[in-house]
Amino acid sequence: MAPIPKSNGLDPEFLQEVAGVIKLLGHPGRIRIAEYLLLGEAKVSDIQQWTGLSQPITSQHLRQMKDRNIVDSHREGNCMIYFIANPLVGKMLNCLGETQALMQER
Amino acid sequence: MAPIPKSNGLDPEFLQEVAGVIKLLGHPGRIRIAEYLLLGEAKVSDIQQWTGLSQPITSQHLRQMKDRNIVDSHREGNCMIYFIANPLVGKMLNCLGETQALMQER
DNA sequence: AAACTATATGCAAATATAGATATATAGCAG
DNA sequence: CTGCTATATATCTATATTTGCATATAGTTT
Repeated sequence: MAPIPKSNGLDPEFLQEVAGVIKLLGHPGRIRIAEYLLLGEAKVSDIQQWTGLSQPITSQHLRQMKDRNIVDSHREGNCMIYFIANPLVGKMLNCLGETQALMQER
Repeated sequence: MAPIPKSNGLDPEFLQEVAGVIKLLGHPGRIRIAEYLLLGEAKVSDIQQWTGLSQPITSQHLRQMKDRNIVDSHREGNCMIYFIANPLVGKMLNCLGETQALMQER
């Protein structure tokens, strides 16, 4: 194979940035959070309940995800509402769904 | 939002397994390796040359990716030939490509 | 302002990861 | 067998990440 193809090439900067997102997403707890939020925005306690994670850990994951612009949040009265803020996340999760279905076929 | 939707739910086992794959993929060097291998199988030295990584690091990444069944390899004379062994990888990279294009639009 | 609810933060311990360097192994050519 | 090329492994250091636990903060209700 030719040593230097460069087709379909991902831009190095983009690559670097996106690697961070993917890496963060590569965690069962955070995938579940993303999965849940893709159904619609939600407050922390609901996320926590659904994922089964402790409150501090849920909050920490959310913070990391917010730092990476994977999610964003706004306050609603007493509660913090989180929602998906990065289109890549939806695409990635779709891929997961497809792949899972594909593997269950056999 | 309802606390326990469970729709589109990823199976916990699958989730665990796939999280490992994604996490590994969340590294610029390894994304590049995957990107290259998706163009076709290649020997280590070509991968190394294309990614610009050192030989040992290339080899280490490949080993990790093989442990996760992301790639597989076979020997061809003196060389080890690596190739993508997990359909999820292609899907993921496609998502990346799409997302990149999407961001460049503006 | 006190009590309560929801969420965030700080810290410590255990574990994992990245990358560098040196060295080992496998197959091939002679 | 010897030397050569290609690849793999070992080891070490620095750094990151995960999680549990305790505690802090923001907003609400009384």
